[in-house]
Amino acid sequence: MRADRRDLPPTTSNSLRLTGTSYAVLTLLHHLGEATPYDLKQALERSIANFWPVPHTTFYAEPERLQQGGYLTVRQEAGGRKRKLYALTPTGEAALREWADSPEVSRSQLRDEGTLKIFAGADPRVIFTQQRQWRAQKLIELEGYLDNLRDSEHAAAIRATLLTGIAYERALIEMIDRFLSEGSSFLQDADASARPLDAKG
Amino acid sequence: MRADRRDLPPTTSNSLRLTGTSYAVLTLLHHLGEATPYDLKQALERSIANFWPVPHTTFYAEPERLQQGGYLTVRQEAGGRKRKLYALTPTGEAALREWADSPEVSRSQLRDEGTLKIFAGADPRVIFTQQRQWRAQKLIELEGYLDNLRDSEHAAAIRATLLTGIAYERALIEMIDRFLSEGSSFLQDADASARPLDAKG
DNA sequence: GCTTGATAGTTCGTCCCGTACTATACAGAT
DNA sequence: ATCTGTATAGTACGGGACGAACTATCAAGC
Repeated sequence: MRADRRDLPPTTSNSLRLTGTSYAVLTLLHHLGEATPYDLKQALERSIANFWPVPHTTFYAEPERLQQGGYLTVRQEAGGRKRKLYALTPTGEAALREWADSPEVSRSQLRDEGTLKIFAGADPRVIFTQQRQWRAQKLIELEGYLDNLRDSEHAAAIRATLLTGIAYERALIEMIDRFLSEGSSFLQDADASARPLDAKG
Repeated sequence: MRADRRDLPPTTSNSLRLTGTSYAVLTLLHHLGEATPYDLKQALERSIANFWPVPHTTFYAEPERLQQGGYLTVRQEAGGRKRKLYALTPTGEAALREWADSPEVSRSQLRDEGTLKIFAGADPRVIFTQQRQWRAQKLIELEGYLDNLRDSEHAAAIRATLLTGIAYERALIEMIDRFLSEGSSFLQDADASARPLDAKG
């Protein structure tokens, strides 16, 4: 009989698991200095939300967790909304650096209800038309953030993130336009789309 | 004083919420007829996994839920692994059709730790190089599924899904290659990337 | 009949998300 | 001064989703 996980010693109190979302919070705090959950939410929307969506409620729960793990400090306003102001501790700073400096990343993943509907038999043109609109809209939004980006110590990283998002949206809009002009041949004839690209790496 | 949600009548017993993952399961069963959780997992990997990832454990839990809601039937093998075989009920079939036929879809969303690291200051070249490899690999995988796709009632939808995945990966590989050959100008100079595209719709 | 690797299924804890809700601030109307 | 609407800010909570770790079955080759 093999050892059961319940035979293992209990995990020590402050070893909480750091997820991608944890690092998103740590990075935002690194950029902003001391900040409230609401500040974090705002900053995320203007930078990494396109590649790492975080619902606003998480910005209230997650810093709490991180603070309990010793990665953040808190202090609370006396009056008014009694907002909580979080900031990185040296531990938090170190954890962030260690993660950011290691080259391993988990695989990119996509969640796209439109393609799920195509899989279920929906008309691809309807889905793609909708998506083109959203992507064009998002593209404008990201370009706006880029134009309003102010110089700071971290502007280069934010800029790189925004440029990546812009390139991503453009690439997909191009792809959609190609499909929409090809019409239904996309669906009927697999060989109609030439394959000049394929894998090099 | 406003009405509290606890004043509302309790939700009826079989109104369970159908999520995207629920519809993925329903669609797979529609394609496969009667199937085990393992069958579902396999079929997903060869079709929609690229746009709607589902961990294998979900294929054991989710059909159970759906069956309790009256969307599926179950029967269990007598001996051996006692596998459970699920199939759509008319209710399930109807729910699937209703969903697939309505044009509304939630927004596509991406979860990409690589870009999160770029946001945290990592070198984009390292990240993009890694991603190019994965995408090239995925492209080959998807092309393999397409080549081995057998004719069936539902082949057109599966084909459309695979072609969408292939076009998606190609578009992003092109984008990455463009970046990698441009070198660091991407990072230094926002105007270096011309903008012939932008929003039409 | 044993070993090995592929196939198949389960348990569990926690993360994470969305919905709905509450509360505060402030500007303009009355 | 108070009311009303809107933007800003924060909270509660239930349950879906996820992934690590594990167990079990089967088929093939020796």
